[in-house]
Amino acid sequence: MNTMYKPVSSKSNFAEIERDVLAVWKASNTFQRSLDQRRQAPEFVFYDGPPFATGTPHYGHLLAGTIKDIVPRYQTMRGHFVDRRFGWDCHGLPVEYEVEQDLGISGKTDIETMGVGVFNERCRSIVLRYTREWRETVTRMGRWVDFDRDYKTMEPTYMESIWWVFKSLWDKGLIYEGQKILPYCPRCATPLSNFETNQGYKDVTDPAITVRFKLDDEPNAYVLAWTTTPWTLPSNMALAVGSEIDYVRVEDGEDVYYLAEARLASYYKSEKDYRGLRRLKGRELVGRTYEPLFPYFAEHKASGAAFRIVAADFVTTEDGTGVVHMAPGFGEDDARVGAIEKLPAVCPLDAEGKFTSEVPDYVGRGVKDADADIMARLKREHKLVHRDQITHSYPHCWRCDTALLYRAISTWFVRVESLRERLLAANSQIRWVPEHLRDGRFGKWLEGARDWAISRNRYWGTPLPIWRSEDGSEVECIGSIRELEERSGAKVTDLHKHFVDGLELPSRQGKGTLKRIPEVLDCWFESGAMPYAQAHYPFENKEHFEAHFPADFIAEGLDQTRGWFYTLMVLSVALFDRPAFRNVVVNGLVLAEDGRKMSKRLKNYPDPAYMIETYGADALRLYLIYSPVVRAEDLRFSEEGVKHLMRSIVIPLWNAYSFFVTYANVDGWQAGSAGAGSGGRRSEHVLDRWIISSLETLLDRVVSALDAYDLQRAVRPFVQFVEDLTNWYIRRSRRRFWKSQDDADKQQAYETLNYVLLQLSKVAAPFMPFLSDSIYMNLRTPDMPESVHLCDFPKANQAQRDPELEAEMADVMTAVQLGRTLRAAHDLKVRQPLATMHVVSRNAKTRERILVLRDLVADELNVKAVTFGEHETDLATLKAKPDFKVLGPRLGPKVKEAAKAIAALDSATLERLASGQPVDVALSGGVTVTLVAGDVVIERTPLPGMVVAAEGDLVVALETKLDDALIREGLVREFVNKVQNMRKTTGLDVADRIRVSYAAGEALRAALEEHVDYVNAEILSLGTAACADAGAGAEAWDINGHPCRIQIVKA
RNA sequence: GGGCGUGUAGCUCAGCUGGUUAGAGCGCGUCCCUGAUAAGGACGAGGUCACUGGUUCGACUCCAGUCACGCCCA
Repeated sequence: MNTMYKPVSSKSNFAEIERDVLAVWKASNTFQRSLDQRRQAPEFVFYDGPPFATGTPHYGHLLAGTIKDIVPRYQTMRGHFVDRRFGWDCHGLPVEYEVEQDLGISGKTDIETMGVGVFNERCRSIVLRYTREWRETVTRMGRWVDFDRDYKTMEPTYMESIWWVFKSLWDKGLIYEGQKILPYCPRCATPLSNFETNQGYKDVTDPAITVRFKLDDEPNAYVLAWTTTPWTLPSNMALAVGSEIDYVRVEDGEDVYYLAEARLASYYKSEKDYRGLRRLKGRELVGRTYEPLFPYFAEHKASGAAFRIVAADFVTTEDGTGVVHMAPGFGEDDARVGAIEKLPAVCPLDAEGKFTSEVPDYVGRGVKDADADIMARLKREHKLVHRDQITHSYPHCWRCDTALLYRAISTWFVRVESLRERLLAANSQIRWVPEHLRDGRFGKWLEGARDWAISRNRYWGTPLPIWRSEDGSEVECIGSIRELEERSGAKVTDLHKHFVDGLELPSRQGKGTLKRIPEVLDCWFESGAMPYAQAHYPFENKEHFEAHFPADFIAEGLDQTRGWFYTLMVLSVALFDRPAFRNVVVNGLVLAEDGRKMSKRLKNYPDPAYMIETYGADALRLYLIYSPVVRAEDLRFSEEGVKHLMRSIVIPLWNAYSFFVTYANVDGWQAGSAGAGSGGRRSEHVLDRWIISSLETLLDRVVSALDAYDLQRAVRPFVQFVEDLTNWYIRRSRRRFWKSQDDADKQQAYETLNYVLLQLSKVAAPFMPFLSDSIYMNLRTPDMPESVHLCDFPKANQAQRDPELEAEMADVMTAVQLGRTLRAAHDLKVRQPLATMHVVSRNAKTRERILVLRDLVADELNVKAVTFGEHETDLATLKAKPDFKVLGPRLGPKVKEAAKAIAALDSATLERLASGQPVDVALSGGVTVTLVAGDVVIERTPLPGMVVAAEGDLVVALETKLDDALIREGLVREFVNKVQNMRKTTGLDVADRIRVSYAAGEALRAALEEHVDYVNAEILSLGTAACADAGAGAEAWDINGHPCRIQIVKA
């Protein structure tokens, strides 16, 4: 035997096989070659969303990585060039925070003291420290992505493109500076994005106080208002009421109070505690003025701009007094109503949340810190009427845990609101998977899109390229390094803050020099600019980019709806009025098995490395993909689930492959250079034609699912196919591989299985890149590509599809299953041959289908003959019910009555009906319905006392009477079975020849001697002889009640 | 509080444009098989399709509302 297949164990260690494949890929540079051979092909554009490499990858990354691998592999095999550059998100607060921790410093003052340059360089030095781990894990998962040509958001070319994006938006008038109420971390001295804010909600206890505002126009009369932020009271500018809300005026001793009627009971335990109750609507209070609580902003009192009652729609009576204290510098609702009412928006705080000199009594003190003194003072001045505490959910800085403030912040914005219509139009061109995201979550988000705050008062990020004069009247936006060099006269090598802040531009209007504003960009702006920045567009790659934008495909998690998906869209629409991607697969969250989030602290999930090394990356990939998580639903990750997947796909597939290799090596079978693997030679064998037809059907299904980006649906048909292949095709064909004659039938069996396995390895290649390649590399002939990943994706060969044959086989399987049921029910083991099986169906088509494969049925069920008949009433009674889909529309409300009448029809009538004669059924009211065969569904119930089973339109009966010949054959089969057991337990190879001696009684011996040739052939024996004593090594068996001692020896 | 999604057997999930006995796999029980063995087969138990109402001859499916969970937003 010359070139054999590399032997394959059915007990392989998959992780080890995968590592071997990985080594081959590395040595052969397979990824690069898969790209190179498509270099001239049409491009399929993929964008990789950049992860923050501040930690190591978790299952969410593995999942997204798998999706990002499957689609590009598939498209490559379909004949596209798919460039895949890995990206790293380098900037932003998480990095800064880590550096602060490392250096033991905290806050802006510390950073500026040590120097922004030192700080930023430190950030630069740590940001890529986990890239090695990432690369290892991503590679081990089988993802092919280019790490050598990766992009990093901190590279000068990347940052320069960001400047170009910014300047383009600037030139389009889409950038403006404004005030916005934003969550703000006083420690970090920066506003936070909404996504950041939501990461840090915690329950905290805050003061909840009620204060009284003295009305100007009524003696001793006060309006009561409630707040949980006493420190905002010095900035109070108005009180808000609901126009239609009912308020009351009550007398309490000398004083008069106004509050919402619905809140009265919260302030007065008993009606006796107040007098003179009078009701009024909120609108009646609007316009009245009051005395400020504090003396600080007296000018606004003088002008009449502030300190008055206004109407606002957000006022409720759920808590407080039904009157809202308004500080337009600190609350979003306050600011919105304040803008309408033209209230002054004072915000007497510095960058670190300390009072400025506008509030001289508390200047320099942190606001939370001042709460107590403010309350004490209000109490002293008899302005505090009630003091309480409230426990509520309040946002904290997700990094440093400081309670956030809401305050007006000078911020740079992108005018997203003006882009809304165009965003929606662009969105409608995108295929979202799952579909509902397009008009649902994402579409709704776009409809409500607000202007995007893009500036951060931080250090490690791309600086906003804005320079302006001291008086703010002259502003210039810079869009490239060259432009900056020309205007500043300096050589520019890096765009980070500590390089560009020192550069000054001469004024064009004679206003001295222009200096850069201090802010840096939100890092979401950077990742949203990725399509342009990774290509250093438009400074390089201009033509290529413009010909290949937008991306054909991206994939990220559901959490990116407001993140990357959104920022990509905003920028691409602003720049080019197009979406940035055409197809997007959105994955859901990977949760721990207990349904909670995966938590390192709780250790409620298995370590990814352990999973990969125990079950293999391919199994893990399939498990993740073949789940609802690829449709943006949650997945509860479970080790059991991965095992299950091993059992349903990986192991049976591997066993089929191992089976093939084992026997091909035994027979010295090799694929011929021509035809083999191409399916070119058409086998006559029905099983071969059937499995090949099934394979082509599988191809069709996988292609249609993958073309729709439906990964879960793409995996589903594999399960059925692998089941058919192992449990039917191979099991039914085993004999063809074993048999000793080397005839055409055996050749066809090998060729078919070889072809099926090769094709299957190609279809499976995108999903399970390791094992498929391991199979492929062993089976391929020298004229085929070296790796399965260098192959074309197989196209379904329609000529080899035979739907009729597939239907035939399905009927046969049903007949066999019925036969098995009967044997089990009557305690007739399959090794006992039976004389006859009767297959009865009035459906001629069904009969014909099974007739074609009668030998197969006979063999599978071990019966000597299969007969066919059409008179089902011999074996079963018939019952019918309406086919509601047919009769429902025709009969309408009468269908119920008809159902009863149809159920009452007897077997004879139904048989008449089924044979084509119409049957009349009388309903109430003299109505008669004429039924034809298609109007009803007939169900069969086996007649009692018979060995009969029925399913669908098929009835099967077995003759259970045994004659002597059958009994003798049964003995022989039983004997063979015992010897096979012995071969196996003795550890003989499948091809080893043996000699057998046995000691048995007369009946058994006669049977064996009658069938000795059959026996020898089955057990690969060179001689099977009876003897008086089978010897010391003999094993005792019970052969259907006949004692027997058997000894086998290797020949 | 708003938006989106999810809720089907003990578990993981299918269920097309509404058609009357709601499926699969795992798990469980009984039995069989043992050269596919980290298997395989037969049979069985297990479901008020989250709940309530509506539309319809007919609702897991369509509509309205409620509840629970998740994500996002406030």
